[in-house]
Amino acid sequence: MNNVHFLCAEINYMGSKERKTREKEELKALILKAARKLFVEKGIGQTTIRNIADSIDYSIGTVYVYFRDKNEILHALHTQGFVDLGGQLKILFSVTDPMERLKAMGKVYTNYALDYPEMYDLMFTLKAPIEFLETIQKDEWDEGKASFDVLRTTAKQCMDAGHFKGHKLEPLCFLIWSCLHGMCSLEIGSRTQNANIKNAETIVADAYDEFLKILNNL
Amino acid sequence: MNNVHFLCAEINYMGSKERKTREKEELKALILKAARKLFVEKGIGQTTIRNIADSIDYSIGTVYVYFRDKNEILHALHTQGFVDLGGQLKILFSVTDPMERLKAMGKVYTNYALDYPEMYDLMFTLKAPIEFLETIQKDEWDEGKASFDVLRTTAKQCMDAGHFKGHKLEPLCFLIWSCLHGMCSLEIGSRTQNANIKNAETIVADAYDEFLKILNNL
DNA sequence: CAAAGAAAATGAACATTGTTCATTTTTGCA
DNA sequence: TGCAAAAATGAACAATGTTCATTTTCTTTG
Repeated sequence: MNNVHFLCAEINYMGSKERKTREKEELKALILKAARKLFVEKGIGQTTIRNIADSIDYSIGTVYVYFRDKNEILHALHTQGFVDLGGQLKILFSVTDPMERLKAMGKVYTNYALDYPEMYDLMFTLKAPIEFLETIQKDEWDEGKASFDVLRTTAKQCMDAGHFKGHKLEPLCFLIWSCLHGMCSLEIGSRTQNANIKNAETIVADAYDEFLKILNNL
Repeated sequence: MNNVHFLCAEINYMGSKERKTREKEELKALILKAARKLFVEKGIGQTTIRNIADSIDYSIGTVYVYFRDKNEILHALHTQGFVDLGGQLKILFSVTDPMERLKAMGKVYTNYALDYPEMYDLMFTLKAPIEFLETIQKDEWDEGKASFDVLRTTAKQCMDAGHFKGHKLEPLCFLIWSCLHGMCSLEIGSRTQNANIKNAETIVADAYDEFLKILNNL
């Protein structure tokens, strides 16, 4: 192999290499899209790798070429969920009054949870995506961070505006998050339906009203 | 068969029948005890029917003689969990001041959750025990009811004592439950560890303090 | 354009787990 | 002791995640 051939080869190789990379990412995205669709439609527990492969006319093996295991798929969608929800929350920075923004954030959060319960479970309940983080030696969770930052920043502005007197920022943020998460989680997990709660159909909305009343006095 | 024989047979039969019934219930309880031990030790998802059978030196088949499927085992332990936690909560009626009792109940609740995370998941997060309820056409959840009643009764007494002005009992109870559940659920699901929360190690305790401050002003 | 080498895709096969059920073992009673 | 009912058994099946040797497709080169 002389220099000229070597260079040509290099150039061609690089060009197709980039196209290949793009094609690989497209297929990876296709798998994720199919997985997400099935998860939302029939539930994560009811969706198999075979289902996913079938739905895009690829073989089981191909899925494993692009993802090391099911947990990696779950983790990728976990990330997607945070990008989605985080994006919706960030838009609310257009609301200048931090208290109003905080209330709007709560509404967006609970709406997302109740509209996409499987995605919500994946993001905040299931162990799988967290276990995946552990297998790749990563103990951070960038997208979760970003969403919590949005809450923290807003709560901080509320404090600067004179609210939340006598409270500590970080624990109060976690408490607010816990309130919202708790309502959504119990609702999604069907714990409101059978616990003899009156007006179970509207309990989340009703409790959110109580939440707002309390917030208004903090 | 004459009358005398018939009577003797009846008497003997009834005696051994009762003993049999008792023995069956003992084995059922033994299976549950073994299952619970394994669940607590290595997690529900990591425990198989074979594990359970092995640990009490019975065969797989025997487990299925006593329980129709894994969900029935999960449901039985779900019930046990509520009996346990409900019992701990009921003891607190010895605290006469309802506000103090309410705070103590929250402490007992979160302690239970963090001490027995697998049991807590079973009681408040996992779908399996709820799915079992559906398969047997039962949409009630007696033990959950009882525990919520304890909360409702206490909150009602708080109201009668002049607290929670302007709030509605039922939604407020659910909100309080959601706060506690949210904190426990996020902690158990490792959502506090990787979300860039400051002092993640103490965040539940710290947030519980904020919760108490808010409660004191309601 | 054809051949060779690289990359991608495949699906048969395996391990695990929940579950079933025909068979075996044990038990209670005459 | 022998028989019938009850209890226990574990082999076998189905579903699912996963692996990997093989096949197919693509890219490069002469």
